[in-house]
Amino acid sequence: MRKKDETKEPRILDATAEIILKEGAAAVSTVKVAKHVGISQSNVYLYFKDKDDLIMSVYRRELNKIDATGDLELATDQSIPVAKRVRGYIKAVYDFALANPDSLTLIQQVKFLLGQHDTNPFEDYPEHENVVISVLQEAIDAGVIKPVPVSLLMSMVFSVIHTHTLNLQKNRYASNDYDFETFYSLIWGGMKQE
Amino acid sequence: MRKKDETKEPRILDATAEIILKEGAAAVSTVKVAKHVGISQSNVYLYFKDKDDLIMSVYRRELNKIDATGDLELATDQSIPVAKRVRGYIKAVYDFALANPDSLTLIQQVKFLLGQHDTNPFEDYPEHENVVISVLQEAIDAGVIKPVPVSLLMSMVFSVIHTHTLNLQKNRYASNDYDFETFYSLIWGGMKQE
DNA sequence: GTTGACAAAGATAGCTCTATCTTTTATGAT
DNA sequence: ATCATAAAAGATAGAGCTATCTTTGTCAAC
Repeated sequence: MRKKDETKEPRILDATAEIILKEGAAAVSTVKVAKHVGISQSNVYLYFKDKDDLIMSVYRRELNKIDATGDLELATDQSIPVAKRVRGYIKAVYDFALANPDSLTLIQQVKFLLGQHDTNPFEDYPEHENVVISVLQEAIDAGVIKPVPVSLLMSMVFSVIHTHTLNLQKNRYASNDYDFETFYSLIWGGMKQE
Repeated sequence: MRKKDETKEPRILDATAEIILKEGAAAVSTVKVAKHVGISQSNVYLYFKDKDDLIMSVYRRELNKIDATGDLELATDQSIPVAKRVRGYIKAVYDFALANPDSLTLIQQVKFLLGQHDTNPFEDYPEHENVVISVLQEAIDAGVIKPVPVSLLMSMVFSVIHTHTLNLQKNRYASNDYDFETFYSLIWGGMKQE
């Protein structure tokens, strides 16, 4: 009984992620991925059911990275004032984005490609999003932040921080030109209830 | 000498836009577009040089719609205080987005698809963006808004308003549940210098 | 070593697509 | 009515891709 190469699956995912970042999610093909890894094209199908599975696996891996950081945990601690927990959430996204500069881009790319499908495959992975949604909703109910749709708040956080990491990658400015407080005040200043 | 059908080019663009909205920009093909319009596939090439030209034309048409609204003009009026001009810019984006619910999605989709190309084709169409950038930069210089990268401010405006229009399309809430002041205070509260 | 089982490569059917070249059709001008 | 011209359709070459089926290779157990 022959064993599977344990390093191969992550290498396939790495190659796929690289193609997504360089050429966009639509440009992914099993041919390119295999060539990139140095294996046969059909070999990919031994590790992933089909192309969608491959791309969704890249997506899930990035989501798991977010969960694994665990910085979100203090956002759930009910003994902390809700405003501080919102700050904890924003800080967690910020830290994660800086530590994993490509993650948000990958997530966005895959969502963009597959989010148009008839059956949205993302409804199934809202675990950590639930935490975020409930904290923000709680803050709204407590009158701490403005009563606006939570989806709006989340996309604001996401876009500000993601744009910042993209700017860093493009060397539009140095990483120490702006710190967390800059972005936090930009986001919090908007959402906080006066 | 036979004349070209004047309605055909816009109909081709309409079909392309529809496909982008329904299936994503990556799903556009001349075959699908032609079938959608009810013409032969090769006929598309009489109106557009190649597929990229077709997709970029959809993009340019949406940009032109923005320019055509002209609401941005009051943002350039130097006699108005800069804070009011920033508000004018945000209002212009808001009004435009509500009047053209698909425009921002189309622009985003095309940017996402072609923005990964080696040669970025978007550098050539920054006309109205220049206006926006200079107003925001002016506001920063005047100490009216926080000294953060202008790209960050723009993506914040874009994402908040775009998310709102998407929420409306998905019927997540009614259009009169929130008004412009809601979103303006969300954005302005963040960027304004205390 | 032989063998069984499975990994990996190879090969291929069948599809979609782009862009061009060729043929047909429609229309404005004479 | 004829003709020139360009629009439109038709046909096709050539490429890339997916997913499956077949063959080969490799390793572990005995």
